[in-house]
Amino acid sequence: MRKRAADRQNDILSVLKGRDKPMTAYQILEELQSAEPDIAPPTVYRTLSALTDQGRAHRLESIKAFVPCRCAHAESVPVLAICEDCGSVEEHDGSKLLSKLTALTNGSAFRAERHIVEIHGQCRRCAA
Amino acid sequence: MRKRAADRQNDILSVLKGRDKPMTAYQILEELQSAEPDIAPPTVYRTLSALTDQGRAHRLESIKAFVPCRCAHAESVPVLAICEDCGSVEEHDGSKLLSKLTALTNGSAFRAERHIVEIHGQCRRCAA
DNA sequence: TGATTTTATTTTATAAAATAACAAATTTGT
DNA sequence: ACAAATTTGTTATTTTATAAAATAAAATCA
Repeated sequence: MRKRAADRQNDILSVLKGRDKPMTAYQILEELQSAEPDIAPPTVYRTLSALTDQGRAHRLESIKAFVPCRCAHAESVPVLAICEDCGSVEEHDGSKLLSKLTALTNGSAFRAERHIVEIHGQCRRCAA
Repeated sequence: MRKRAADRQNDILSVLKGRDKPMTAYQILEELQSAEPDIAPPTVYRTLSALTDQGRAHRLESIKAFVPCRCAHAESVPVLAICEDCGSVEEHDGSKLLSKLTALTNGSAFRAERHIVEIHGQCRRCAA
């Protein structure tokens, strides 16, 4: 039996939203497999690519994990703050960084297409 | 025969500096092995961790590769612009982003320790 | 100096993350 | 309905990274 891409995307987004911590691709896979045992890694990765392309999910490059987007999808620069103690992630809108980022690369005529901003540190709870 | 950590670090930094493109850990490994055939992955990863901790090299989280630091090591926010066409990387000093970054996380009292800023796009040559 | 402890490094093996390549099904346009 | 194009699923493999055990160097002290 096959599923349409859009349905898979919604499935995976629900899985992500069902947790307050980021999930790795394989954690998502495991959770999907409890309902559909023979889903394989490529399905998960393909679907996650679609979701991140759409801006409905973000990939945390520095920890190889995924979170659902909790801001406006159209936003240009997602800023993801990752707590190294408890693993929680906050999302902020980094639009205001854009002019300074552009200023940095303008000198070399670099044409920016996508900005990745991640912050490692401690959340309020863990810093206390 | 064993080598001291500091020597290894210098070796690997030379390897990195000998290329104008980022290298993966396994590319570095391969190059080291031509001189010392039985070096293994953990040696490379341990040494790279030390180098990145010291700020003498940077890890490009979004492409799982490494570059030597080409700016001042002490600088607080390295900004790495990665050309998706030719793979080259430019490094900029992102200190000027710091106040805006701090402003973003201040609201939630997040205590930032390390900032990761990567830009994907096209370098001048490839954009032309 | 030489025995002993500590620490760092290497080795072996394996785990985790990601993708290539192919097969099968579905959609789309005629 | 049929052929072409596209999407989805499957199998196998590659790439990236680390755990754990073994070994060697350095440090400590009699």
